[in-house]
Amino acid sequence: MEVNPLESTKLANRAFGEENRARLLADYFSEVGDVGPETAWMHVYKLLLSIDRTIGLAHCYESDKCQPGRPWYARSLAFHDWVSGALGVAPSELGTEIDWLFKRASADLASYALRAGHSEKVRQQRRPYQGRAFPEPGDDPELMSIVLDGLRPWLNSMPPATAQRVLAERIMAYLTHENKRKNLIGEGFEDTLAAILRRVPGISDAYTIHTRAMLHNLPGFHRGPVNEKPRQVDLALVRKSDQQRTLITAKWSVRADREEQFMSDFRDYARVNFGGEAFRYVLVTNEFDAARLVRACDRRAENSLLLTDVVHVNPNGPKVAYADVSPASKNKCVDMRRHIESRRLSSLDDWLQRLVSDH
DNA sequence: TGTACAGAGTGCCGTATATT
DNA sequence: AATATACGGCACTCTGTACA
Repeated sequence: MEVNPLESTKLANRAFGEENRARLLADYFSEVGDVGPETAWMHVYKLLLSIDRTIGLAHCYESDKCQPGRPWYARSLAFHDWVSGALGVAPSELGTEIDWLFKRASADLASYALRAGHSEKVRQQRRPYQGRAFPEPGDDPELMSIVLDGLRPWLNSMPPATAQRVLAERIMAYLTHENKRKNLIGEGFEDTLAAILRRVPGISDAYTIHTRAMLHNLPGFHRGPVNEKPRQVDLALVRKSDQQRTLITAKWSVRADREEQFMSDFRDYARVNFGGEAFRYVLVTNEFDAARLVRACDRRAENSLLLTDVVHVNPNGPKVAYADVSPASKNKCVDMRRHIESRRLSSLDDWLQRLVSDH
């Protein structure tokens, strides 16, 4: 396929886009090689787990509920402790081990922005005002006075204006980039799972792996009414031996207002499923809230369970978080434990192993 | 080339529920 | 009944993509 140079630079500018994510994941996994089912969760966390800056701990719940003194602070501490241990690093070093994908994409974004800031176009735009000491992009006197006033006793000279500008830009990038994380984690989670599925020995031999495939391009689904928008599936596996289909919805977290999607998506899928074969419908998630996990496990469509499998990146996380049970959440916690013991709520490890052995 | 749109996660914050 | 905790709706920020 021909790629014209203009087009390819444009694509390269989408730091969080599909192409760059794929490039970054290929880069990460080139050092890893094959992925054993039991290590899959570590790669998910190294790539995607992040530190909640407001508390300095691994992020496992909405930040307002994680503040010191609130119930999820204790759970965040417990999770942080467990996950550092499991990844073999000191709690103080966890931050450097995780969040790989975002750190890399974010660095790419910054360098694209830097390049754009020094482009010929920018020079042209500023040309009419040359020589009039117009503010440079990134100048932020208020921010700099906070920094410099705070450090005044230890400074023996004033940093030059360019150094101040660079510092201000870095601080602003640090603050604003955080908001972009969610844009990466959505499809990034799907891509990460797909990358792992492709590298677990036995799986790609036995299944065709589709990311964000159009539903009607998967075997056994037809296109649906013309006036209806064609449906996409986060992730799908088609077993080569008998064309058994597994539709996967990947959600890093599951908020209540998104839970409804499970049912509506399922109905949309079922409506265009032809032939007698049932498809499998699987949730893969990193949700930590026991109630949300239990609801996903128990949810029914007509007379049977809606989700064939509910898979958690590593259920030990929520288990550890809920180790000291506050009275208010005791029941939910018991239910969650029951689902984990019975494997209704299974680990990524278990699920991958079952895929290998079920081929 | 610019604009609208859909879709992601989740922060904010009022309300409901559970426990004492 | 009072208090602590959980739930849940809305809105926000930001992205990539489709379309005019």
